[in-house]
Amino acid sequence: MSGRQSGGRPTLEEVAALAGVGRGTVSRAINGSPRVSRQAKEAVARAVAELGYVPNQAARALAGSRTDAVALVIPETEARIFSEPYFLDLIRGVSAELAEADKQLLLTLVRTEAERQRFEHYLAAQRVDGVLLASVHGDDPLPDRIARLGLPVVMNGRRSEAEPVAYVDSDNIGAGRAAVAHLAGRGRSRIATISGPLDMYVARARLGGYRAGLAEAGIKPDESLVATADFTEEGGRLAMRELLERAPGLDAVFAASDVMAAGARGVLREAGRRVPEDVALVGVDDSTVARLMDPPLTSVRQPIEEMGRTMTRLLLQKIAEESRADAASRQGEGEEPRRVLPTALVVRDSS
Amino acid sequence: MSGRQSGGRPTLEEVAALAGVGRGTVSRAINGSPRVSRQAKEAVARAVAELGYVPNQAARALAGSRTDAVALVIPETEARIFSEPYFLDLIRGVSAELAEADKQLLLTLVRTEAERQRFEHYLAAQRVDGVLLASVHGDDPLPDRIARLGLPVVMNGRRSEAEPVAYVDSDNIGAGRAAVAHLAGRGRSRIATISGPLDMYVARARLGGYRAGLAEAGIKPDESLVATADFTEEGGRLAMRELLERAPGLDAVFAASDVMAAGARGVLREAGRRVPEDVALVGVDDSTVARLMDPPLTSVRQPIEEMGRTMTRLLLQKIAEESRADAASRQGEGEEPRRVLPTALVVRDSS
DNA sequence: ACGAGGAGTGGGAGCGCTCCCACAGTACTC
DNA sequence: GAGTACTGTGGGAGCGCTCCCACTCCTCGT
Repeated sequence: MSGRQSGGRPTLEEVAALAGVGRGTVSRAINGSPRVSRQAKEAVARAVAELGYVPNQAARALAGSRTDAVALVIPETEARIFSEPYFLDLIRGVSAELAEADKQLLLTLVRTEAERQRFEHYLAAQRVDGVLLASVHGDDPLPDRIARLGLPVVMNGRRSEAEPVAYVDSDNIGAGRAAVAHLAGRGRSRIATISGPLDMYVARARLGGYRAGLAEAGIKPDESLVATADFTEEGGRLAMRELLERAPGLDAVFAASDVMAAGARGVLREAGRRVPEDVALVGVDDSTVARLMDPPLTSVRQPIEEMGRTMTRLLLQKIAEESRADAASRQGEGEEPRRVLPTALVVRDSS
Repeated sequence: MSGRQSGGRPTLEEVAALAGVGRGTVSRAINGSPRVSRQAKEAVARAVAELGYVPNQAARALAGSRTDAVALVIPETEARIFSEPYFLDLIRGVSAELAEADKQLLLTLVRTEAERQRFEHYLAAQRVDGVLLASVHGDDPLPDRIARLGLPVVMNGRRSEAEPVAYVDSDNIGAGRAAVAHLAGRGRSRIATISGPLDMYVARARLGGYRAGLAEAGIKPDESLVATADFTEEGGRLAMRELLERAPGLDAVFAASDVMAAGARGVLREAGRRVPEDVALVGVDDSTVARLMDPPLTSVRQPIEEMGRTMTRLLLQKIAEESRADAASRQGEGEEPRRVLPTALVVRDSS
């Protein structure tokens, strides 16, 4: 009953002893440093396998000051409003990319202001190497605050046209244009739109795309054909009623989300307008909802999972640069990366 | 330019110096130990505020061997199949409960066998204090393996009637019974069902509930009215076609998920059967899909978010017990907790 | 022949905490 | 008046890593 009782998990030290090398060598071998002889590497590998050694993450983080974890922040309010598959797809992309890089995902749903504060606190506790931010509102100060903390950040979507913080967005303007071009191509000329709340850039961009699309199709814009809602089904319903009242002659509707389109569809049915014969309908998101609607909804697809992947790739890149530059005082600081991914129209029976 | 340059974040030591007390006292004050005088507590609080001190998580984890983080594991394949809002709701519940306890959520989507292995690796790296497991299959060995690692586990759903590992499930048998009782109450007597894959307990339980419901309504069971699918829309479609062929006289269908119900609804329409006049339809999940279907789908609601909360509460409890017992060799080990939460029928126009 | 330089290595010195032991001070008891 | 029992407190000893310096061999060049 002597010596080191292997009560807990094995440590670096024990691996070193078994492999017959020093601690430093084991550390280097495990972290893939080139400064290790083949023999040493093999001896370490054997010892690791035999002991079932796994490096202790806390010790690593403490000594090396990197956590190999990344936070993804999702505002809870948004999570309810947005068509639900959105965030799952995003998470899927982020998770896939992180797994490849052998990093962990810390998911934070932020509900209240108090939780927001607490979240900033966590960041200060150095639990993560970087932050991904989903669906920020126009006036959200969080991105800047995190950046000021010295933590790399990448956002999904942007707060305005000229966003200073790194972001990955989908081509929302293109989405609006594509929808209108499609409707115009089907011979529609009284094309209405149900927009999202205008304090969100995504809503303004889609509306801008709608207007650009009209111009390109040579259709005179008419403000009575523009209604604003809040991305909810109920909002879509209200907006549709308003539109029917203001412009009963409309023959097409571009809704800035599938869920609002679903609301609108209900109102159209109640009003006795057939889809697509009387009114053509196009949404955005290409969600499950779109596929299951009757008739199935034509919708502009965003590459959500791909956005998740791209964000993550950018973030990991920033993290890597940061740790390299580090003492170099980060003079260059470089450009904040921006990516705008293309959208695609998925034509179904509603148009 | 002398003394300690406060280059990085402040440490415990600096707080102690400023407060004029020892390191131990600061640690005790911060962790809410009762063995601290009021004055000391206040001095520490002031110093913490002044310096903006936040404890370093890695150091804490290393010294105290607890991470204040919990992993939630979701098999990726399931995430695609299940009606999507399910996991978001679950995450929401887990996240809310963890936030209250000031713990972090590590989300892991497991795609491949390789990622599974890697995940077990992470567990061994002592990154989390416990594990939540979502939607386990009948023969999944993961729960037992984790338990054997000495980590507390709670599952969402169970693998069989007699599940040895702690779990939180919804009353799937009750769901089936309620659906059938409702349909029978509406005067239907040729009630069919579209079941999930029978290697999943949840599918067997709902099917069992269906049978129990028939018995209670005094309806003779008929195996030609039972079809098995895989929880997908396409599966629901195929199963519905099969049912119409085998039992053209059916007047109601209980689908074990909303998504399958949506598939079935399409087939019914193609076959010229009106819902609910000719065939009444009931699903399970009460998802967005159900609300948006035409007609809106009657569905059995599961308290998903509440399941997430309950799982988390149970897990945190286990973690607390574990750290308390610890040296006590955990002789009692106690009963593994189990919870079965009630479901509720939401009646809409499809029945 | 000898020194310069690189490859490979061992191990000390932390990283910032928690745990725990020792000890001072105060408040009792008999 | 000396013992006993607390409450508070300071600070040493780690936790298991990474970083880095110092050291030993080589292999070259001249």
